[in-house]
Amino acid sequence: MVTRFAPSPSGHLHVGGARTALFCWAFAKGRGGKFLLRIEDTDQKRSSDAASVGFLKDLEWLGIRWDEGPEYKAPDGSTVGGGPHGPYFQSERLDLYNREIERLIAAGKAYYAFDTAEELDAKRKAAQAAKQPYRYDRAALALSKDEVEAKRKAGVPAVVRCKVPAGPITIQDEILGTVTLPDGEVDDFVIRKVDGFPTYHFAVVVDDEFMQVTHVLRAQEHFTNTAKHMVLQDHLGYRRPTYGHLPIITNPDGSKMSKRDKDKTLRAAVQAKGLTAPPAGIANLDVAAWTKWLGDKNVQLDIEVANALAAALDVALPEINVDDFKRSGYLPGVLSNFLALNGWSPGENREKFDLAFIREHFNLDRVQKTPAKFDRVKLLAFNCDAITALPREDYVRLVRAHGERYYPEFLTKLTPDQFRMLADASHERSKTLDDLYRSNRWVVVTDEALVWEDSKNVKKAVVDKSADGSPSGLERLRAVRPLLEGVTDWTASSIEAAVKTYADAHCEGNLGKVAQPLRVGVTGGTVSPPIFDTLAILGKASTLRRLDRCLEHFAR
RNA sequence: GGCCCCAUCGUCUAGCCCGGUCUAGGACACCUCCCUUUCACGGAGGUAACAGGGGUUCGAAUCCCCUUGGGGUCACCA
Repeated sequence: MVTRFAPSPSGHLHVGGARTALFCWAFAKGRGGKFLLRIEDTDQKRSSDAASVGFLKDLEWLGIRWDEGPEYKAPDGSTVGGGPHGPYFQSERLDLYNREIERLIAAGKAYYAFDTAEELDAKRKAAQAAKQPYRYDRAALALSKDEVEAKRKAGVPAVVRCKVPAGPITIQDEILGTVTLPDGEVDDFVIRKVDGFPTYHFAVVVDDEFMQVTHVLRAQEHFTNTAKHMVLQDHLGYRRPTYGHLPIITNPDGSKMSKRDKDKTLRAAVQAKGLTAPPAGIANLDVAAWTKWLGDKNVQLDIEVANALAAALDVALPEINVDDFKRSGYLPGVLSNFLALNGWSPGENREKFDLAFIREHFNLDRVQKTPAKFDRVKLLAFNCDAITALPREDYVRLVRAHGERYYPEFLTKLTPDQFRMLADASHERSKTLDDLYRSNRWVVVTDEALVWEDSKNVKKAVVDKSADGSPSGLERLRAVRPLLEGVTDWTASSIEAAVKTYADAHCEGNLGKVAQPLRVGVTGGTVSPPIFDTLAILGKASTLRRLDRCLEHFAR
């Protein structure tokens, strides 16, 4: 048994693609088979060398390794891929495709067609205007053999089309069942483009044959393509793999999940802020690029540019690529778990499981036929559970690695001990590996640069007087400051003892009355780890300096 | 629009194939209360679905038909 995942290398690995890969992998590996990876780069416009490397990394990160396919050196030093049926890039297999295409032409099962793209476009539009379904009219078949020869000799650009026999086509699908497409639904489709590259349909069929693929699991959007592939298999004398078409994963609003969603979010943010020029300091985004992007919805920003712009606009981009989820601090095991749950379930109310479980239990019988809406909120809840359940040492290791990659400023600013305290204090309140860094900006801000939020909650904590006439937060701060200054052993417990003394004497033991003003005083906001941890991490000097600045700031 | 597929809480789903055990189960979200030095976590409750209409049957979420709704696809993209 051999399954394959065959993406086109247009950017990073999409979560939908990741789920397909996951299912293909699980299906084969759970049955002692092989999982093969192949890069479908037959579209010269869309492909780039760099793009394909991205998702090798993404797959590996998820824990999905391929038995055959492009070679990849994993971070652990091992090599993934290789194999006897390469090359695994379709652009390197042109000779094979051409050989097979010649066979078809010689057998009269495929033919040259000289229609130009413009001519076909016009016919398509005419058909649409007449409310008729468009089918290729086989104009090229009216040409005599000599005419074709002559045109070929003269170098007239030509495509090759597959001659589709009349009659209905019945598809056997392991998920959808047996489906019959009526006669005439499949027209003579192109199998080789003018640029000499095969189309997807042709390359897929040839490669699945030569790579000995036995089971094709792919997204449902490919379902009707199967008919074309079957025609080709019959023409070429190939065996037929077993097919299973997976339900699509969509956005919560039912729209297709697309890389363009990021651009959409960004355009909306630009509009909302009424920006007329690109924010300064974004590499590769000058006025020209900006104008072009804003003016044409089909133009997409590079990932790096998009991320930079999102940061400048202070908006969160929707995660759609595997790498986005990594960056947002999701655990790979959680992503694969959740992905599997979109379109499949093991039954018995079981919904938390690992990769090994998926490999063990995945089957086509329990695959859903309906599209699944991707619920990021539930994913977040799963990630929270997983992070909380992590042994402390594992969490610290992972959160540090995440920081080294995305928030180096934290690692430079904090001593190992301080970082450890911060991590300990953050573990149980983290839903992602990113949370520590996003919610503790006070750590990296200098004492002199700290600013206080202008919010209701901040005012309530430090400025407002309570109705019973008890002291304001600011007054309490002024009162505890000397006590803090007197703490010689600056640890969370010593600080707590000092503050508790004050609270017992002046707040009826209610620590909150003084904890919250302190929090605001040293972090600028109302949210932070437990206050004594916060102060301990910050250190005595910073704490006192920040309190002084706070007192001064709010005194006005 | 043609063709194809699908239809259980807001969402992911269990149950459907092999009708009764379903006053339809779980999870996320939501609401209420509790815990609490902030946030988050945690604890206890709660609201919430078989798209509609016809059949078949003693009996239908489960089988059949129609309607409605949703999705996919109709490229020299994959």
